[in-house]
Amino acid sequence: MWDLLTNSFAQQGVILSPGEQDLIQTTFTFKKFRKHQYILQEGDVCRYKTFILKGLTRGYTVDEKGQEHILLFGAEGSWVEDLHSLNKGVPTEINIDCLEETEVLQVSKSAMDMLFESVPQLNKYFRLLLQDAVVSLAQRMAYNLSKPVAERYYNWIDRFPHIERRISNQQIASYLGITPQSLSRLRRQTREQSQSLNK
Amino acid sequence: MWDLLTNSFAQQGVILSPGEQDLIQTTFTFKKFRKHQYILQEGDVCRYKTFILKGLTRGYTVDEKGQEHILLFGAEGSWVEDLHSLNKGVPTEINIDCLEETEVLQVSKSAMDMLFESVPQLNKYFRLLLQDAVVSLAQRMAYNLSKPVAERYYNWIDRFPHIERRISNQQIASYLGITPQSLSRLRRQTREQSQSLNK
DNA sequence: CGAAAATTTGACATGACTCAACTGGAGTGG
DNA sequence: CCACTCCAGTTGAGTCATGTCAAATTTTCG
Repeated sequence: MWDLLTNSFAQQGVILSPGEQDLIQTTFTFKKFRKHQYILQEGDVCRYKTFILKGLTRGYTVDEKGQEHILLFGAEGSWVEDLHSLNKGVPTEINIDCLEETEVLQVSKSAMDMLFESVPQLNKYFRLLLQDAVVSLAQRMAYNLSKPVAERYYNWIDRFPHIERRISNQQIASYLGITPQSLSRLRRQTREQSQSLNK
Repeated sequence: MWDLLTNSFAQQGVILSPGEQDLIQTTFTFKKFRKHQYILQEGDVCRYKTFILKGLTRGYTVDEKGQEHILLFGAEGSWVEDLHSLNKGVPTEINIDCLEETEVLQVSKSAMDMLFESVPQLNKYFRLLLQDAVVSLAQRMAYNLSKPVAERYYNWIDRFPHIERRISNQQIASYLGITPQSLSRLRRQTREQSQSLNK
């Protein structure tokens, strides 16, 4: 149960002593969420950092027309939360819910702050994780600004082949910022092109 | 000259000892860039973290049609670099240049790594800074996905009124992901609306 | 099996882009 | 001091990609 978290630390070059690991394991709490269950709902204050052990989540906003816009997916080994709401204690504007049955570990902000005091190495761990997050977000932003939709789609598939099959096309369309209809047409076009090549 | 940096540390709750401050001040190097001068150019490897003391920079990509797409502006008190290129040592795909005469402090990656060892508090400082960066990027992403262009524009002006006047409209258009023509028409519409209200 | 959801397809509307021309101000040099 | 150039900004006309609305089809799952 703790392997995934320990691995995540190790991947960032952070190795903790048995005592530190114990402390962390007594601080985090395990929780299960059902498919479609909210982990965080618009209007609530985000209280926990959440580490995903198993399952799949999506973070999204809903615009005034009722359209959903997916900000990110979270699979095994990801942290999900609304940092702004968590840090400032203000109501969140996003929703996070589960696309699959999902198992997580959670820590409250105050418990996390204490952990940062007792296990200073965690600062390095999250600094490096956040660097990765910034790199991903910047890359996605660059793509959204400069690349045609088709390229964004196929690039995304290339980068996340393991979760592509677990996510419906309308979810992917929402992530890309287009309608499901447009995505469908886009896929048909590439289908037709590859067929004409095979003739 | 060091006040701005010291303040930035303090804003994140990081207070350094005189010895640590000395170490930092001997590690960073001061540099001036002219207007239009590159700080980082596509194809080069990003070697430095750069802290802006004075001036204004833009980070952008150029697509295959030669169009520029601005990823972020950097004003006084900002850090600019391509984290991906810096960390992995790979050639960057972005350009960073100066919209004004700009003065900066720079540290190489290796020097920075040593600083992280000697001044562990810097982990906390950059962790918190990166959190802010993630929050901003996520907010911008959410807006780009879900809000009409006009709202993105006026929201941006509200958030950065101090730098809006220093940036030409075509730069702003590039940041918003639209053409200068579209921005011009958008501005005219709101002008006309406010005029009809004043009648 | 049958209901609900997802995907696809078609017809049409529309917002943004492209290309081109025009305006007006800043800076330069005769 | 004026003519000239350069560049940002604006405006217009036509095009095109994507969205909207509606319906048909396929898939999923209780």
